[in-house]
Amino acid sequence: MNKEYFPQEIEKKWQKYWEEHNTFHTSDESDKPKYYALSMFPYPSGKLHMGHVRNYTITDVIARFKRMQGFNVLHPIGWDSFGLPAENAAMKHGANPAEWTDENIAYMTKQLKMLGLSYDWDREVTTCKPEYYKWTQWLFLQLYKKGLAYKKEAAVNWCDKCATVLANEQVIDGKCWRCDSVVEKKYLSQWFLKITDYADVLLKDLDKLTGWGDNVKTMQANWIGKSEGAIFRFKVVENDLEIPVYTTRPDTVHGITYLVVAPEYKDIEKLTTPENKDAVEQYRANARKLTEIERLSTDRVKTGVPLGTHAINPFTNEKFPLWTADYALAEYGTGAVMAVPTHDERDFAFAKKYNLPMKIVIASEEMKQNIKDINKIYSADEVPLKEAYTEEGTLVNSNEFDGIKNTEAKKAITQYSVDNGFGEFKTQFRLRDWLVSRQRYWGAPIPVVYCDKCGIQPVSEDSLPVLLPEDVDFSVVGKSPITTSKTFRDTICPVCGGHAVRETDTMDTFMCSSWYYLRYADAKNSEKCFDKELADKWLPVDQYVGGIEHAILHLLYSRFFTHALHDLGLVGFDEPFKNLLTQGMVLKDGSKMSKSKGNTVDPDEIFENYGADTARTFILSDSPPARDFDWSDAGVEGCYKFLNRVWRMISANEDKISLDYVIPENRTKVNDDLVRTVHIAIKGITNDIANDFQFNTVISKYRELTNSISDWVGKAQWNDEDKSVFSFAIVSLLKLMAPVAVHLTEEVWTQLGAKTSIHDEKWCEYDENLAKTSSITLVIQVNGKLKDKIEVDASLDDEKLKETALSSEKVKQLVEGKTIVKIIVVPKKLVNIVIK
RNA sequence: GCUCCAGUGGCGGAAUCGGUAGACGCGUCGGACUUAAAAUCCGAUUGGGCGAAUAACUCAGUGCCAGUUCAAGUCUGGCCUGGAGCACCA
Repeated sequence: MNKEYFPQEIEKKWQKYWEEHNTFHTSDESDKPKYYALSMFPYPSGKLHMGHVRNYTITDVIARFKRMQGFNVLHPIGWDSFGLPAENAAMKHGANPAEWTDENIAYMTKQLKMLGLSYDWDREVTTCKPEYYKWTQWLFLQLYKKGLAYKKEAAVNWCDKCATVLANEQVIDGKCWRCDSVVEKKYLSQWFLKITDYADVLLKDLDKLTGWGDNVKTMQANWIGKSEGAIFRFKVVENDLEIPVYTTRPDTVHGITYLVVAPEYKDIEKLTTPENKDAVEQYRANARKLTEIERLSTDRVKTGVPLGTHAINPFTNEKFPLWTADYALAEYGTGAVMAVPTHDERDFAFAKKYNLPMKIVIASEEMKQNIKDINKIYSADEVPLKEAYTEEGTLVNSNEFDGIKNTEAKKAITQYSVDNGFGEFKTQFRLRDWLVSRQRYWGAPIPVVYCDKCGIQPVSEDSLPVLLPEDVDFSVVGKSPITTSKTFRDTICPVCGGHAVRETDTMDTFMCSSWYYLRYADAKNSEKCFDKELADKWLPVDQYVGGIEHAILHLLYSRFFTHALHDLGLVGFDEPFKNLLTQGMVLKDGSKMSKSKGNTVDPDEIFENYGADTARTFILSDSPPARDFDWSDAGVEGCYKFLNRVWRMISANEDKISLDYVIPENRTKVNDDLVRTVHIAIKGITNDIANDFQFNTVISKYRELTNSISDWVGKAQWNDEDKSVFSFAIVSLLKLMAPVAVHLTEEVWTQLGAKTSIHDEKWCEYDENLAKTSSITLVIQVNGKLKDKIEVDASLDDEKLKETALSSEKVKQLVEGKTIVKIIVVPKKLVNIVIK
């Protein structure tokens, strides 16, 4: 064995060996229980960054640990390779995005291998390859057949810079998730997936996901945004239209003094009188011009214009005016809001501004005493309220509902509307359907055609994939490059054989990533999307690891897909990810690593200077996986030193180690202590991994064990007993470190004479009786304060501990002249003497 | 405004059940080895008080204020600060 540790040499050697021997191939056939460990697959952006290193190291250590524990582990990798950066790079260089993508994949593959990750490369998937996107298209058709994919004209989010529409989930604070430019609203005919059909079950089943963090679950719950309320229909006075309104406050219905429809409301023109037409048109035009950010700003002054028409409140037969205002949103509820200014902050502000009347219908006891004319309809100037009253109270001014508590009135009033045929109970979700078409080239083409005669027709399944054309001009501006192809557009109708044109929009890349974890179960299947039996065998994913930034996007879409595929009979389970670990960000000097800030650390440099084992050890060492991780050069150095220490400790004593040692039953105290220390370490490390993968404490326990062994070496006589005990300690240390320092342990293991890989070894077992020290430090407290510590034999019973405590000189001094009220003994730990 | 998470030395962080607060590491300081440096090894390192002392003793201490308990970083209630998510959602 070499005296010094040369990671670069041994890492290359073993990477080559593992690859040649296909060491990490996963068989579908095995008697062992299955375990599916998965990292979120990367976008091939060019180079790995430290976030990748952290993500893949965590999952790799989990996979290796489970393998040693006797599981048949599936640990695959692939590429989320469709998307805009490739297309933008292609535009810049005039090349096809496929080339740029392939180059990046090749480079990043090399890097992943340098990190020593135990992937089964035979299952690699690449979403931009026809053999993959064929099945993305096929799945789209299955959803289409089920009525879950549909096309509609709608106001959609448009990013001008990316020249495409975006899903709601991709708009962050009114800006594009990718390029940060302000998103506009456009009216376009687009493809949607009906995720709203699954809103209820996606919310409800969050409860089943006990292996997910609350942060992600509440984020999803908020996004789905369930609320319970009622729909009331109001008859229009001037014509025979009806306006349905969704409200969560049916209890306030007697207080309506006006009604607002969104500027985009479908019947708005019919609701506008000729005299008001110009003003309304102008208001609508203005509203269209506003950006999402301006419009959604809560501090914006509310504006609106009257339509000139009126509606009737069926509860009171009162007539009230109709307005349009952009604080009503076309996409939520029915696009119309019943306004009760006294009990809603927004309505209050609006009514104040336009001097609309107000009527109090919910009152607290205090209000009832202090407001004399509570039944009056007030003008906005006179109303005896400084702000809307949104607390609980009892109903006033509400006919037969007067005196009922408002919380109870909600149900009673809605029931009344049901009985009289002008309302119903309604559950409303904030979640909108998922817009999946993109006006871009580098994505899976949506497999439908538009026939001159038959209209929208799905492409027949046996003609899939619809291949991306290659005769395209990437230099075009303002339209999708795909539309420049001379061969793509014109085709024949699968129904009538007549002329048809292809859909030129491609799918959102999130569709590709919504099912890739299923494809790994059967990655090479050219006949099917995946075999159901194999999918049911491997899925759900036992441990999914990835960034929190996908809390809603990818994780919600994937859950939707799995539920839909389950209903289609394609899989036998409905939730894809049993346990989810959302890893924190990798920071440098307290802020996120980014090229613009210039605080990035290049993984290649770390591999080169210290080796992958150091990188792996360090990225796990300083913070628990879920927390942010602050990169420090000194920390890397420290881990490198530690690995060197381990190496030297073994290489210097190589001749004393034998792989078939026998630990003697009767051993010296010093040797017994070392044996116990090893068992304690095994127990601690095994538990730390089981308990939310606390790798930071795992690494510190490696160090503690190494320190203990090193101290022991200083005292060793090197007789046969010493050699056995030392061998046991070193072999255990190597196995415990094998999932993390994958190359170093393998090298040392074979240098010590092993014929098989350490990664095929069984995980260390511990003996509960030995996983504790032979003596303990008895803590002695007086009135709960630490007063003394005495080293005692661990076998002493409570009575003996009490005696020992009372015999302490310090205790004797303190107790003198006082009464002992009681003595509490915590077995094998502590004695607390309470005195007065 | 609503929801979730977090707050412990100079720093990252540790502490199954409530039971020695600060494991392990980084940094710093001191020492050994060396002609010297690097590397390596050994020791110290929460703050205050009293000490010549790196001895002994003592007080305080896990964001703040209360509470429960023999005992609180840990449990309960109320705040404060930071981060994240949602938000004119009727």
